[in-house]
Amino acid sequence: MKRTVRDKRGAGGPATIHDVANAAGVSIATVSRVLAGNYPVAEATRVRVLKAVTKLDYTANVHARRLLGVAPGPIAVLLGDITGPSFAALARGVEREAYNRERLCLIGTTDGDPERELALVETMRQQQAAAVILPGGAWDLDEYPQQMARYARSLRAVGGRIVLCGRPPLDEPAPNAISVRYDNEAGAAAVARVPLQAGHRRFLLLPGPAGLSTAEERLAGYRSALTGAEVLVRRAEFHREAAREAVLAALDEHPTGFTAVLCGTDVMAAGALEGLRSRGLRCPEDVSVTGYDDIPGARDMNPALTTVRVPYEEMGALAVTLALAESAPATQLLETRVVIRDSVAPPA
Amino acid sequence: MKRTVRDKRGAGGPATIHDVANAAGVSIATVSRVLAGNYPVAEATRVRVLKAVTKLDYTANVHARRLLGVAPGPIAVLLGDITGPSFAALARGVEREAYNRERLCLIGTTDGDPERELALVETMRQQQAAAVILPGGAWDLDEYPQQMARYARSLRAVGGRIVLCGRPPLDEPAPNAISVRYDNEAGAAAVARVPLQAGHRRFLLLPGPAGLSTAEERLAGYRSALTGAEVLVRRAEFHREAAREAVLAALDEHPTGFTAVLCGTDVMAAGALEGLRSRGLRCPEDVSVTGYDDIPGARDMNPALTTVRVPYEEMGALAVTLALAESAPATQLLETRVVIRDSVAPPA
DNA sequence: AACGTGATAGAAAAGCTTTACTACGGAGGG
DNA sequence: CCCTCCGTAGTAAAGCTTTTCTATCACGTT
Repeated sequence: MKRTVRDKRGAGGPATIHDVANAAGVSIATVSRVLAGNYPVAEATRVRVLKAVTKLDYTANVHARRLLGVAPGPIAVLLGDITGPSFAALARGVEREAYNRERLCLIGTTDGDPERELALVETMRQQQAAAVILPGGAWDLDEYPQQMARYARSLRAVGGRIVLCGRPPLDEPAPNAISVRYDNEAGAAAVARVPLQAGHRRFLLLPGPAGLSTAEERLAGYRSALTGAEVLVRRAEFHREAAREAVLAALDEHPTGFTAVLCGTDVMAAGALEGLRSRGLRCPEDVSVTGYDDIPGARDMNPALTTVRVPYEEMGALAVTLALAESAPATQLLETRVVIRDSVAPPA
Repeated sequence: MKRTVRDKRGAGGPATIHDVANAAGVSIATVSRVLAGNYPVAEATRVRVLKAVTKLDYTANVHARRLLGVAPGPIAVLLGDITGPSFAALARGVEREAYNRERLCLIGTTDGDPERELALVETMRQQQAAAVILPGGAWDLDEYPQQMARYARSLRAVGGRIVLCGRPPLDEPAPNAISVRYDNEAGAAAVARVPLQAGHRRFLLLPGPAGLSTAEERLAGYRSALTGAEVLVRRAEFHREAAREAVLAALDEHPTGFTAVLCGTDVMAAGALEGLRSRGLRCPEDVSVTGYDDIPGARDMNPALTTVRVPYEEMGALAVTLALAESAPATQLLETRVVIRDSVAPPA
């Protein structure tokens, strides 16, 4: 019987397989085999080992296993902001599916900063992530394809995949890049038709910041449904305050220019509603408002918001399913659905 | 010059330090030293190595480093539900601080299931997490201390700490357990005083489920402020629907029993508001309502909700700061603050 | 001229696990 | 009675990095 260097493990780290082997009076190979259960071991030996394992509270060191390529790689998700309800829903889908598949879930937030995103992708490669999931709109349409291709290449070396969620897919698809999207444009067109069919003809559009793919796609959807109608577009960040100020400014410049406001997100709609209210305009009697995303707070707004439901959680789950699948389709499109509440009514 | 087993790294994994050493014509020790910069290396050698590194896109394998104890352990946070706005805020604080300290952030969700929590703590120990952060109320006050002590012990072997966030601290503090809390009771008492001072005397309390520490503490706060007033307590889960039904039931049983509803969370308040509205009761004219947490949607509710602001994000950041500090105080208490909006008015 | 010294670089061990390979005793068959 | 094979268990290598220890060379010193 070989004795290991450290016979009595006192202050030092966790129990190792050596400690268990010593305690049970067997070799480390036998311990490993008992735990794996993939090799015949005499019953008496087995119980002895198992007893030592519980006594020492032993667990195999994941990093050693990972070094051998035995342990599975983690799933990483890079969010703009966990606090955003739609990001959170997506993260939940990712986490749930990762847990089901016994994968660890790594999380990082980029605050919309491309440099930070790059740094995080790099970190995830070091961790040998099996998948890196990138949700949210993409900026800077020029460099974007190269950047994503770079990400994919970087991950390919460690056997990982990159999943674009709600971002434009790569024109020239990398073998390990997957795109999961929802029909942003169709959803926008569908909500736009709600006030349109209620009789509105003059619209204020707050699609979100220029250059962000999500905002552009939603704007395109609004426009396609609203051909012929009078349309006023104002750019504003995806935030409550920005939307409020945009509505106020629009009201100042075109006091009678619109009877309906189509917002790029539900939080923008919240800001728009507040702006309207602060000018004494009631929704939906005076002005109708729609949002996008169907965040949990949408139905508690004043009035309950008519918006577009996006299957964020399903997207997250699907992202990891596809990333881990043997052969995955390079791209997948999910449906959106408009949900009618109380924020749209016929114009006065 | 020693040649490694794998001379041309084709399909196989990422570049190793051996590959770099080969490419630069030096030993692996030299490569390591160039990268670490903690040992003199001739300038010519240095640039040669660096060139090879960029050419091969090399990054040190984290798992090998972790095996040597060189790489720092990750920070883990175990949420009930990422989608909950307060959990999300806390997670954001954790992630931000972890990023600042160049730690990886692991995330897991328990869905309030103790078994799943146990499994996740175990997983995090395997990952040798430097800290495991447990936010949210604690169930089952009987077994709770032992369970937490077990968590702490389990983590101590790998040099990790456990941080209880908004949970009751351990009576007999483990050396590696930290508790970060906010003054739940004082906050509850403070909001309760708002309708009280407005003249209300008959209250409906919906503190949340029995046995959950958060709900119990809030209830205690409500009660302490409301001595002498008429108080009706109804238990309901921390959900919108449960709160709505509870309000409806209370209305049925005691039609004139209360003029103000004090809710355990803001989402419960949303449900309560809907219940009231569905019976034709206006808020705040007929019934006043308060919440707790000050989630982002609170101010967009109808009417904007008077509630208690809890510094969740700061709590998250503080949790990792303390967990990583050399010598941390075992417990820390944060302040809450009531935020007055439009959901409380004098009784009719 | 012999020797110490500083600068630089390589060899090797350690860290923990899995698994292919080797070894050994006993049972069964020729 | 000898050989073979099976059941069981140990040995050692591999996986990748960091760091200690050792080695070499060229100088400067006495």
